[in-house]
Amino acid sequence: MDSTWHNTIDKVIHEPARLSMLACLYVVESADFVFLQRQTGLTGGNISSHMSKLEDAGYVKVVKTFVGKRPNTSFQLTPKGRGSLETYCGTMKQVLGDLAD
Amino acid sequence: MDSTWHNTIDKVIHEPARLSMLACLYVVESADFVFLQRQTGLTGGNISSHMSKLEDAGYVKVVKTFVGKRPNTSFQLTPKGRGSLETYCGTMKQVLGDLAD
DNA sequence: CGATTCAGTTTGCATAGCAAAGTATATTGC
DNA sequence: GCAATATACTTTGCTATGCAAACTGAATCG
Repeated sequence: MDSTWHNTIDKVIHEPARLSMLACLYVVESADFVFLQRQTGLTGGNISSHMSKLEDAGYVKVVKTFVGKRPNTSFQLTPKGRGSLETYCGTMKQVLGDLAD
Repeated sequence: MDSTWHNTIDKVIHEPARLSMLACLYVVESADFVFLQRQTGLTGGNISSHMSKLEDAGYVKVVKTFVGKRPNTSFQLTPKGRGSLETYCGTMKQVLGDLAD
């Protein structure tokens, strides 16, 4: 493994709270605000601000609608987000693979 | 995998530059300042400040000596550091294991 | 000696994450 | 019908962080 791999890791993805949300989205394809909040145990504020970052990076698409009369925000991974997550994953697995559990 | 794993990850270790250095130390048992700098491609300033954190956390032991008339600083993982790194590793491998490469 | 190099450390700053407070609408209790 | 609570978020404020650049002190070179 290249010893300078650390320069290549994507900080947007590397943040645990975001990785947590991305891992959810990777599996379920679409999830809404409250679901993610319950699933990850993050506060609403954190979901909100982290999702803005993911949106700015082009990693998630945000869809705002109304369910009944209440607002509903749902998220899904973009192809770009999926690709970047897989790249990140590959790099980290290699790094960690060189170390025992 | 528990969906709130992100609360358990060790931020001291999670930082890529530090993980990079720790990965070196995990393998070689002892390395000096210049070796790590070359190996990781980090600047001297970064090695210095990151190592202070690792030292504060009790993860590395720092030994300052002189080689000839020049100062030489060498580092090695403490048992605590080794343990924490392994825990971190295990958690991350599980998280990443649930995602394809 | 004066300049440069080597081995680190310290400083300055821009960014980041997190909790708490705030906003806006909807619903419930009386 | 209206005050109080709840829901679904967003914004703010603060602290901490990583990084590059500047700095220190000693040693070697010309």
